[in-house]
Amino acid sequence: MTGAKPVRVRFAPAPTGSLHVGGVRTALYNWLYARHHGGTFVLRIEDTDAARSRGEWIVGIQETMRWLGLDWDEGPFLQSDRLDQYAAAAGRLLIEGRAYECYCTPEEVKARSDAAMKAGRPPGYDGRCRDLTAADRAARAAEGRPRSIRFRTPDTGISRFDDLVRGEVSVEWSTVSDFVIVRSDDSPVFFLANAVDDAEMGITHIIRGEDLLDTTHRVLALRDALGESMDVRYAHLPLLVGADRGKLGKRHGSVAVEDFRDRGYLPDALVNYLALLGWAPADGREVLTRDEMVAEFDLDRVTHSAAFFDYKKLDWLNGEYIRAMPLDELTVDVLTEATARWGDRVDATTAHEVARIGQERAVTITGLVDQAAFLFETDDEFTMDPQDWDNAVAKTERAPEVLDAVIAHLAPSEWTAERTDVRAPIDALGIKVSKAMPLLYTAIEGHRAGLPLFDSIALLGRERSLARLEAARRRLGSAAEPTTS
RNA sequence: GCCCCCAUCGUCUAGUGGCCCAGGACGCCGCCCUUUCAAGGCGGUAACGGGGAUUCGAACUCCCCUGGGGGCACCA
Repeated sequence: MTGAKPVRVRFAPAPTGSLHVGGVRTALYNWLYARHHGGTFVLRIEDTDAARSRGEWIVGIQETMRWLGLDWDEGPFLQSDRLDQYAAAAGRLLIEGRAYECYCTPEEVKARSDAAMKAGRPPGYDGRCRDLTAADRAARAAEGRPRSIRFRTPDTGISRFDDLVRGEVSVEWSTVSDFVIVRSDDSPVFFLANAVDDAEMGITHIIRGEDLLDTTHRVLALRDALGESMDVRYAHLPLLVGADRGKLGKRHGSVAVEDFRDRGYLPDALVNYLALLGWAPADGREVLTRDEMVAEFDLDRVTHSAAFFDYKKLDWLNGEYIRAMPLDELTVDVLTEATARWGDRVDATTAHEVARIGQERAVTITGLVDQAAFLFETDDEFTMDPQDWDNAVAKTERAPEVLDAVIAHLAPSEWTAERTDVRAPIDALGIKVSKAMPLLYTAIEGHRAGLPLFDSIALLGRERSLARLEAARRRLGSAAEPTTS
């Protein structure tokens, strides 16, 4: 253990795309660890790959983290602002012989590596430029060959480190080939920048995905060669996997965090769910506030095996959070989402009513607003789900009579809240109310499952409700004609 | 192919030698409630990958196998 030394952790994403759930989970665990131990959470942007890094992503990553409430204490530090440091480090390694200039092109390296793999030998760089003389180097440079810098890994021995979640991890150096630390355009590679920054920024605990486990030996060796402090602990988190059990990433569908926001998930619910993917509090609770998570979180309870991202459970949790929301807060979310879709047709009073009657069974904000679409759509836009309608018609006995009775019930111009309760006229026909409901839900709201009917009729108003019921009645009239097939 | 990591219900997990013929949650199934239903209540289904070893005793320790995943870039 590192004793009483204050905890300093960092989240260090590459700005090559929007943050996806795996990255957020890593950020979250760092944040939880920092907050639990009263430490410092640093945000560092690893943008040394100029070709793939984009300024807009640097902004986007921060927006996403703010949306999730993952506040950082220092940064964002950009590695592109610190290039001279990496160059100086590489220079030192070169002078001390810990690194060397390599004149092989990436294509050549790959070809030889592939050949080695085919021949059953370990892949990787074959060390061709390891022992070039000054004359050799000058000759290659004169040929106009690109020059990169490679770190010379040990030929023998074993690299070990004690991972906070996995325990001792080791590898034989003979299986690790020399790797590039400076590209031929003089830009630093991940290993170098990472080693330099973690040491210089005084990071005490490096919490990241297991996909980086193998790189740890190289970064640590670099750090050691640089003469930096080796007082740092690593913790490798189990990966998040998609439906095919593969690492969650760009190829596994929509896992960008903005998509969750757009689909109506609450940041607190997403954070809560992500916290549970690879960790569980000792008492087994699953719905936890941030304070509770911070109080309970620690690395010794992080699990070891990859976790499958289960939308069903996220849905359940999101529903729990929606139900726990103050009505006014939910109203704001509904108003915002509905306004984005229907503009000024949406008023605060209606939004409030939608929130009130829909809160109990909502799964997502977007889903709730979807249910309220029938209120904001014009008569032209409104459509009934064809399948729901067909099913409802098929399952409702004497459907035309039911509609006629309900229409007659709602027809009187004196319009009270009680009148929207349409059970009496159906009951008067001797038909089971619950059996007739799907038909009415579909006629009024467009689909079978929706907001409570009576409140919906009241919100829609007498004229529009009657118009929809009459439209349904007309449709029934033609649908009732004998079919030829 | 080589290296590394992992292995409890469909899924997320609890479990650190006896309290486990394995507990919780989501899902699923059934019942109840009920103005449809995606809510709520009650109940149910369902797992320690296989084989050795250690031990009085193994889900928990060790070994082998099998399976899964990750890495093997002038990406991070």
